Order: sequence, then structure tokens, then C-alpha cells
Amino acid sequence: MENSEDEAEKGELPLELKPLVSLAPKVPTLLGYDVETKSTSPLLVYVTPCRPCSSSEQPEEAPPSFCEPTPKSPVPIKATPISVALPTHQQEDESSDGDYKPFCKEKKPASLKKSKRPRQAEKSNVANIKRRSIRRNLDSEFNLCSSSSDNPKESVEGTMMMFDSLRRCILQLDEKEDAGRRADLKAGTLMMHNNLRINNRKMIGHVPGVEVGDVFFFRIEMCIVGLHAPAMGGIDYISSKHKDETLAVCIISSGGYENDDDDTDILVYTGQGGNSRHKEKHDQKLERGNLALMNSRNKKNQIRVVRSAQDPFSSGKIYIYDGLYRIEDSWTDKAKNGFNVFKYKLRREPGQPDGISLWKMTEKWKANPATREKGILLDLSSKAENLPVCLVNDVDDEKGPSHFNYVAGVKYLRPLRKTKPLQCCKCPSVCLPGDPNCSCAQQNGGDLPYSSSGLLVKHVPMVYECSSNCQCSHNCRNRISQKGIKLNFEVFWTGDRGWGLRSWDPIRAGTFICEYAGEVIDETRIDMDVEEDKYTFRASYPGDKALNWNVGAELLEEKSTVVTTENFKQLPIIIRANNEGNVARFLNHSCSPNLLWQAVQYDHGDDSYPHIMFFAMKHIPPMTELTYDYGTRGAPPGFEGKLFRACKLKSCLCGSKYCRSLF
DNA sequence: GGCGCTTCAAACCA
DNA sequence: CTGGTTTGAAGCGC
Repeated sequence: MENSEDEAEKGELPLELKPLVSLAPKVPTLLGYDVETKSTSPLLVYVTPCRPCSSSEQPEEAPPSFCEPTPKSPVPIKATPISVALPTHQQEDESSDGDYKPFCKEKKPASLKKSKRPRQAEKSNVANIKRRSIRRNLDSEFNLCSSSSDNPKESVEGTMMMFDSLRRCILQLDEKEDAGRRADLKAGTLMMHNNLRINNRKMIGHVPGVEVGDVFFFRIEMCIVGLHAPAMGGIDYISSKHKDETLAVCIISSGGYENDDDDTDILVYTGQGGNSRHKEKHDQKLERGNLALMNSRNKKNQIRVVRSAQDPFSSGKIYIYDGLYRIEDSWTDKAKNGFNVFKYKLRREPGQPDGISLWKMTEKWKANPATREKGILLDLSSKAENLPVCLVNDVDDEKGPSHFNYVAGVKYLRPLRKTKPLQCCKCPSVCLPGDPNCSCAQQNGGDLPYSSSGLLVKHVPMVYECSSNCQCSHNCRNRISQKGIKLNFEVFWTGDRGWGLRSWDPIRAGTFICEYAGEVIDETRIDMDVEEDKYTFRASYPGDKALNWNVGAELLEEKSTVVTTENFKQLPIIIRANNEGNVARFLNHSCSPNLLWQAVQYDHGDDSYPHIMFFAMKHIPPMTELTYDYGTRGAPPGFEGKLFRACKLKSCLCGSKYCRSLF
């Protein structure tokens, strides 16, 4: 069990396992963090650490180091493990009296043990982690980012968002220094070593907060949310001293062996082993995962299945949680290389939501949009966009939105002031990170705002993309949003919230979604009715989640990039999309949104009226409604009721302290 | 408790 | 454009 002695011990860890520590405790405020406040007493929320099943009593008080000013040293003297801030819902699992009780086996949470591989760590990690010593209090930030302990889904989303934020920033740092690879593993390791993993205990059945259809872009992501523990291995199992009690809990079918992935309800899975790249091939043995699967066949326990798909926007794989299966049959077979392998036939449990089957549908639609059932219009944009925008209604007979002109961009109904000159870099070919001569990088604070794969790295007050005056080519990574949509969208009838927007493509966090197109008007003109206001964008407030999207960056960087409303000063821009607009006019409000809006400049210098570009805040499975936080301030009377309704409809997602009942 | 071995990665380059 | 190479990490099990 963890106690304060353990924690003191953890403070003396080797450097590479140093916890992310508090050097300057911060108090979360409503709109960010109060940098000035030194007080830690009333507002800090202490969350009890993750504990194994058996533990029932939880200490209420925080470790003493929490309340004391921590010395400003890169090496912690008395570190507070991040686990004290970990949202934990495992307590809830135990006490829940639902009809399904997941089998759970006590498993020590990944603890801050002494270094496992000191030599290796010294070789590769020390420099990185040292540079990345965490200078501020992570605890409050993580709480803010992942919500409280009572909502497993929020915990998973917060953990995933923090991971990806870390990953994008490590990628950016590594790129600039032209050193290191595998930012995914570095981000994962950082989180593991700081006890930021959730669902530590292996369990049979669903993992709290992970839903069928959820997508992952790295193996390590499934690791840190407890869906599938092995970093590489395909079979996750609970091992036991009694060999016949070793049971499989999760498998990943990702094409490493000769599996047939065609049927969406049946999966024939090949056992592990005998396939090593470094050693001679041999017959598979009934041990480890193979043994676990055999026992699971006899015990008939549920097994989580993760299937993989090709990422349409990169060479990487996407992992899709396809829900629970059971093993029906098993046998041995000859692989193509002539050696014996184990085969297991799994059948999907009935009554689960669409998982991989949804992907088969969207792939068919992408190949030929005309195959989309209940389609009303093949291209709502009438070729104004790079890709067709399908209009569908699979709910009722509603025939389509009221008439508007589809335009892909903004039209300025007010004169623009030239407050800043246009971007004008001299980069040959494309802008590259770490180039001190790239004026565009300088304008963006020294770093290019996008990763090499075109993902937004951080949410900032303004992104300056390369302009027509720049010498770099069209392929420059600093020209993401100006090139228009890349996703296959459909505008669909929600039934209760009007028309909404979703994508046939899986979307990775940081992906550019679309611009808010329409007529840019003057703030003075607010004589619009409710209907017109429904299709109006106001740059009032980025939203709590959007403000906390950079939480990983906060932990890595020396200089403070704390986002507050001061950084994000309110923009006067109002975009009316009642008469003219694009897909963005169909984005609905949510208090638990999956998109954020980012101000972007590339074709004029009036920073008060930038382009409003939407980016994904988290990984979004295909066919998931895209939403953003409409904000509250500046909304005229009459609008309130509608917003409140929209929020209430989503209250299941944001019933916590984040649901702003004030609309 | 430590370390070696295995493991259906991921990114990059030739 | 793809297959081989490189870098890389968790956790089982001895």
C-alpha cells in the first residue's frame, strides 16, 4: 500500500523516473490558473490515489509536501506523486451493484520503482527527461483537464488528451533538435512513470470509460487507459500461479499474423510466438498468451477485442475497440511458413454498438458516396469544397436545412485594417522546424504551429500560417487550414438538435476540421433574430477544455505558456452564416465538445478579424457528431433558451463541474 | 527484486 | 512506394 513513507522514497528516485513535481503550486481558477496566488488551501482538489481492490480506506488529507512550498530545484527533495491527483473510478466499480460485475484481479499499479534498466535509461532518457523536468503543479491541471473521479469517460478523455498533448510537444522539441524518435513512447513512459495511467488493474470485460468504437492511434494509448497493457504483445492476460487460472482479457488483431478480418462478428485469431524476426521460426507453444486464450475458451470469459485499420491520412495504424467477444473454438493450424500455430475463433457478444462494422460502412461510402443510405444530397457544397459534403437523414422525413448559399470561405462586409504585415518567409521549398531564419516560425513564437503530419500542436491566441508572400511552396506544413477541408463530411439530421455535422473519416487530435465560413460583420450590428443568430459565430470564449488543451505542453516547457483569458483576449469578430456559410454552420454546441476553434491568419493583417478554424481536441471515431463550445458571453437574449437546451441534451457528458448551467 | 526475453510498433530511409 | 532497419518499452517469468 502506498503511504507517505513510500512517497518520500519515491522522491529519491533516479533522475529518469522523477515524478512530475510541483515547484510552484497553482490554484485553478474559473478561466485558467491564477499564477499570482500562492495559497494552496481552499481550492485545491485532492483526489485519492489509485488503489488495489482490497483497500477500502482512503486518507482524506494530502501528503504534507503538497501544502508546503517546494524548493525551486530541478531535483525534487520530497516529491508529490502525481497519483494523488489521479481521477480514480475504481472505487466506484467495486461498490457498483449493477448486474455486470467485472472480474477483477488485484494488480499492483505501476509504481515508481527503482529504475528497471538504469544503463539503458542513462543512455537515452536522462537528457530528455532532465530537460523536461516538470516545473509546475500538474495536479490541479490534470484535474481540470480530465475532470473529477466520478466520470470514467472524462478520466479516459483527460488521460488521452494529456498523452497526445505531451506527444505533440515532445515531437516538436525533438524535431527542433533533430534528435530522438518515438514521441509516442516517450509521452507514454512519462505518464507511466508518473502514475498517470488509469485502470491499472487488469479486468475482464469493458474498461470503465472506454466505449465500443473508441479509436487509438498508438499502442501505448491503450496501455495508459488500461484497455490493453502490453506495449507490443497482442494478447493481454491475467497471469496466475495456477496455470489454469491464467485468463485472456484483451487481444489486438492488427494483421501481424494471418487472420481473416472480413467478418465483423467472427474473428479467427492466431496465437503468439514462433514468428520472431530475430530468431529462427518454430512451432507455437501452449504458454503465455496462448495458454491464457485456451483457458479463456474453457472458462468462456469475455475478451475485449481491438481491431486495426489503416489510417487514411498517414502510413500508421488506427486501433478500434470493437467490444467483447467470447472464444467458441480453437485448434492448431499450419501457417504459411510451415510451422504450427494456434487458432482461436471468437464471436462478438450480441447487443453491442457498432464497432468495426461502422468502418466497413464508411469505407464503402467513401469509395462511392451514392451508396450512403438515406442520402438526400450527394454534395451540399456543390463542388465549393475539395470533397463532397453529403446530406443525410436516417431519422425521419425532414428534407434538409433551409436555403443558404454554400461558400467555402469568409466574405468581409467591413473594412480590414492592416495592423500587421503579411507573412513573408524566405524558406526554400518548405518551412522547417528549428530554422532561425524562418520568419514565420518566429512570428509563431519560435515554433511552427503544426507537426510534420499537419496536426495543430498547441492552442494559441493566433496561428500565423505562411502567406502568398512567402517563398515556401504550397506543400509547406505551415499552410494547413488555408487549403480547405480534407475530411469526408456528412450533414445529418439529429432529430432533436437540428442538423449536425460528422465525418466518415477517423479524426486524430489536432486535425484541421474546417473554417467557419460566412459574412464577417461589425459587432455593432446585433439586430438579428434568434433564427439568424443560430447561424452566427461569436469569438466570445474558447471554452474550458480548449483552454486546457495544452496541458501536456505546460508540463514540458521552461517558459510559461499558461493560457488564460488574458492571452485569449476577446475578438470582436462575428461571422454570420445565415445566408452564406459552409459545414461549420451545422456544428452544434456541447459542454463536452470534441472541437476547438483557433484564430488563424494568412491572407491579411487585421488580427481582430482572423479566420476561425476548427481543430479536433481529441481522437474522434467516424460518425461521431462534431461539436464545439459556443461560449456564453455576448449571446443576446433569446439565444439563451436554445443554448441551454442544447447543453441539457448533452448533460450526460458534462454533468460535472464543467457543465455551465448558466446560459 | 532484478534482469533477460518476447512481443500482431512506429518512423525513417534506401 | 515499400520492405528492411532502427529505435524503442512494458511486463512476464525465471
